[in-house]
Amino acid sequence: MSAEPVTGDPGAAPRTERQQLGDQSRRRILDAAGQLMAERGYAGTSISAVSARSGLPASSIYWHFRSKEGLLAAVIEDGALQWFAGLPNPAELDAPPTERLAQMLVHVGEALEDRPEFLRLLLLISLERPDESAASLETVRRVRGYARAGLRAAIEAELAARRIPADDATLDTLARFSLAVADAVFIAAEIEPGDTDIPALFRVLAATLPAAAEAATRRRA
Amino acid sequence: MSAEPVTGDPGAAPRTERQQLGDQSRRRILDAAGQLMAERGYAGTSISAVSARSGLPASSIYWHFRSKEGLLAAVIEDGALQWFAGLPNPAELDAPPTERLAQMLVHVGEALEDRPEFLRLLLLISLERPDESAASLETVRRVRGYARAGLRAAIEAELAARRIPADDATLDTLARFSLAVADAVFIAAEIEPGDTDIPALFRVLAATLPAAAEAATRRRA
DNA sequence: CGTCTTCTGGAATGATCGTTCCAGACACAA
DNA sequence: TTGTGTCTGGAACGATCATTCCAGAAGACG
Repeated sequence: MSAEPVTGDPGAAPRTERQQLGDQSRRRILDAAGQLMAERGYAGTSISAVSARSGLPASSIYWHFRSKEGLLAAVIEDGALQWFAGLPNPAELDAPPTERLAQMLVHVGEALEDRPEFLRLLLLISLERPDESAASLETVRRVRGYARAGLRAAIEAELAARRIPADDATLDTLARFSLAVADAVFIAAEIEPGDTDIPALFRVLAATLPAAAEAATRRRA
Repeated sequence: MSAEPVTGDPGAAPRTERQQLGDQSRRRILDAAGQLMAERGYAGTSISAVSARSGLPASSIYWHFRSKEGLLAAVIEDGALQWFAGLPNPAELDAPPTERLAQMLVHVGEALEDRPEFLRLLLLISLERPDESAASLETVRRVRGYARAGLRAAIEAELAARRIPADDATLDTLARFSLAVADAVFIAAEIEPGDTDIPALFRVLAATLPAAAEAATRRRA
């Protein structure tokens, strides 16, 4: 039986020289596909284009990934891993408590500027493939769930430091709002590059959240 | 010579019965193409799919529109026209000055819920087709320019009513921020429908802008 | 009536799509 | 050495792609 390398993770098995070469090919395919899909969407990216950019024949793509759909899932999974790995650990920030949120948002903004491909891919996939049964949408949701949880924790800490009370529902809404703003700022920058000041928009967000929390709490009372 | 109906506007010429039938076909094609492109993106929408949904043969599509690209441009143009026409005229709102902005945002939110197809198409096209020379991107920018101008006027009026000073640059940033939030809320609703409370997020935005304006002005001083 | 314009129907084009097949190249274990 | 699993190269498949062509239906106009 052949070795089904079509699975997502290479596992922890010892790798022969030949297999390591295959791993490199797999990576080149992932990178090429990630770039292309982020540029032109899923439907707009052909296997032959991935083949051309990666320098590997179509048969290699199909040996490493089950299908075009499987390739997409792997690209999303891999992209998320890399993107989050590039963010600094929020627990290690040495800023005073009332500035941690702002600092974290700055880091997110920088990541958006430095490595926009992944978020672009995520948004494109979310909008382009609303098939109920698409497994990739599930991956997208999971990735966004992580991001939302991180934002929520940062917001909670910030509000606590400022002695602003906030119940769970309010925190949830604020985290969703912040994630939405991150999407939005990114999109604005995509549509009108050079005309969009990403840090400025993130500063607006940071300046804004405490007041929003107070307003929400007041409304709830 | 044949009559080149491939142009966007039917003009003001008197229409014969045969021509009116053609106009109906044109509309059916535009509607079908708009739906499909909003669902699956430009690359994901085939002429044969448009033909199937509209009930007209491919040759009719090519008679009414120069090419697939031309069809896209017409769809965007037409969609923008319809979408803005569905919004109430801000000058006619009868709310007190300090609530006009909130009311306007509510209307925008409702429009997003009622007729999401157009914004979905706009975002999809913006992200999917980053070709420098794409004429459709120009249309997208123009449409967003209108929206931004409307938001800016509403924000300016709101701040004046609240006696919060704001210079041009601040107003511009706030308008961009608000437009971005509108995008974002829409996207969040697309990705996690039923899990996203659109009015709540728009209330956060409305509650947020005066504080943001004050913060921005303070920073600039 | 016949001619013109407008629009539709359907077949056809070559290109490209996703996917498969299979012969080999190459590193390992025996 | 002789397999055996791992991966690549390239040709090939039918399906579908955007687009074109042309015959003809049918109202308009004389």
